[in-house]
Amino acid sequence: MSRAEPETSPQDDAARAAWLYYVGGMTQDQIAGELGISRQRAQRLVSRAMAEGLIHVRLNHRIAACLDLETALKDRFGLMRCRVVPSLGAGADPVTAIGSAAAAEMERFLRMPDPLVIALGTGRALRGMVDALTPMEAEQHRLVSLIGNIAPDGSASFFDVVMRIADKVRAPHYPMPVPVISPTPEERAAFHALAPVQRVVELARKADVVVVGVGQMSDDAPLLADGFVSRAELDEMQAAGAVGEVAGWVFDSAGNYLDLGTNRRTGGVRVTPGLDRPAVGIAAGASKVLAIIGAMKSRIINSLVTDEATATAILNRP
Amino acid sequence: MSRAEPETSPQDDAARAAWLYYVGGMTQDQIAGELGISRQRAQRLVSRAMAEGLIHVRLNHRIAACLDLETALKDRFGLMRCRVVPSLGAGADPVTAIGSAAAAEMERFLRMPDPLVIALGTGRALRGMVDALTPMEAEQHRLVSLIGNIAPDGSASFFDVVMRIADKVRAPHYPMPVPVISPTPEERAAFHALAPVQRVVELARKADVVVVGVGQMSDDAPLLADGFVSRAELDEMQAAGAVGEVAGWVFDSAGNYLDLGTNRRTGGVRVTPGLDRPAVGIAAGASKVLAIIGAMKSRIINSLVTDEATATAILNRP
DNA sequence: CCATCATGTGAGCAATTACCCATAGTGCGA
DNA sequence: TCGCACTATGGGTAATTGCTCACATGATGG
Repeated sequence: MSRAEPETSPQDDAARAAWLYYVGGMTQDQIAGELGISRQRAQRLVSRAMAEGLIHVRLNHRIAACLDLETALKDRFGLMRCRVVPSLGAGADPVTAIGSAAAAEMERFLRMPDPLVIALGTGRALRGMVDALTPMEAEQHRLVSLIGNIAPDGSASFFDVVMRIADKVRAPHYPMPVPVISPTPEERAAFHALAPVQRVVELARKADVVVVGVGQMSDDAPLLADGFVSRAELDEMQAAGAVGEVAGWVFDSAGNYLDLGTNRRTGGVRVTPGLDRPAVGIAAGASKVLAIIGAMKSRIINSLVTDEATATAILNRP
Repeated sequence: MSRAEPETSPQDDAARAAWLYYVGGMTQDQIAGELGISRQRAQRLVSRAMAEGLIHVRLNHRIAACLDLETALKDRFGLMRCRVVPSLGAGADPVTAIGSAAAAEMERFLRMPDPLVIALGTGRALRGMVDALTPMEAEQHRLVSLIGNIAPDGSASFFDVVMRIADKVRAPHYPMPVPVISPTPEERAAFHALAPVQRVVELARKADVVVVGVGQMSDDAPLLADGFVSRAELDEMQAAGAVGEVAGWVFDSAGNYLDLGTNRRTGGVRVTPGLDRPAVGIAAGASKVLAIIGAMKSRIINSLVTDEATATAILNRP
């Protein structure tokens, strides 16, 4: 290149191209001309900006059908808040659909000027939320994990939801330094006897806001897929009526926590049913319907973000 | 149609199609299949959603070059805040580029929980801001116009910026019930002697936040184009050193208000230089450079939203 | 009752975009 | 220094999209 422009990072270029494309409404050809690059390069920059999440798209319209479902769900389960987004059709992953709505809900809390303690679960739904979250300054809040960050295989896949959010919003965060599920109740107790653990547990207990996914306990249970429960344990809990879990704590169709199986060894903090503070469930998908109903019945969660198909299925249950 | 679905409004359909397209990443063909409509109709729905502003696109990346310009402007003029967005290239209207950034700045204030009085000017830049504004509930704030809403030809084009914002955010608003520019100083005084006018004026004076456009006084002056000053008056003020105006009040290159021409007959409230509260100027374009510099010098505005080209031009002035 | 206008619809086509592939650079280790 | 692997680039091409036109449908008004 003959141009001796000040060096720009490739992400800068991507952002600039995306700006011209989305805000300026220019064609990729025009962008190429403007930036003095080839048409193909312009295309790559735009698509890269999209892939890296530099571009956020938000829909400013409440579709009537979804509003109706929200009202119906609020009435039926006495929810504090409810958000229903359109489904993305049969083939698509229902979790991606609710990501941006969940992010908007989360941002509501993050924008509050008074310091909050926000307790977070894990799961793919929360991951989707993080991806859609707009980076912002929210140093006044504290983010605490409800779930242990010591996985059986040493992976950190669970713990990093809190870390990723904290990273995006520059808030202090408190991982829960215990195994997700201990091999024995005694080991769990030993961890919880430690002062640092107790401090995090106490923080989680007094959280002003709780945001969690809801896992199903059918054969496609996330707990099973992620290796936190064995097939035998799942069978045992299913037989005892387990339909779902929140933050790893298993409950039955009425939303009552069970006193068996992994529930005796789960690290972290269970969400107290009937909190007077917001307890937001982020969940969608046909297999989660019973789990979501259970969690709402006993008010483990008192707010819900879901999609249209799931909302309809929930309301169609007697 | 054989389907007997519950009736949906056309905007609902547009929103749904746009959701599938932008959030779901589906092709318009797939959307057509999903919704049981023709491909063309799907295309129309998506483009309609875009045209009606149902879709908001925002860029989550601060381009380094723009950040540098912001820092430089802040340092040079002692600004409280400064936002520089990439320009959209030579041909494009610089005002559209800054709309979304201005909206983001405005939303910062609107999201504050404590009630604010927000005083607003007019102009194309503010119109662009309104278009990019996300509808929200901000009933706690009061919006007051700095500028009279009685145009010489009876048009309401000036007054409706405040109304449009108020409409979007459901905030009470206070138009300034005086002529934009009265024929004589006496008529102006007569209006300002009225109690209802005094109440609005007082509200505007004590505003916690001021958001205004900045007009140039060169031959393409908005005041001239909109018929608020005559060619002769413009010449007179240019001769006296006028370079710009804020809310209709004309100032010279040092940002000092002039005591002649229309300034003796302008209705509404002039922005006091050197406010300790935010006074945000929204302006971009080569012809506005001197006006913006003047306004910043005397601190008629202490915050700025502009584009890259304008920022560069401002800094290149000695 | 019919003309007229507005609104919406589908078809076809040109413009635009996404993707694939061959090739040229670039850094790294031998 | 020479491969070697890897990434980035531009050309080509198929898919996708935006636009215009002709027509249907229905409301409005003489």
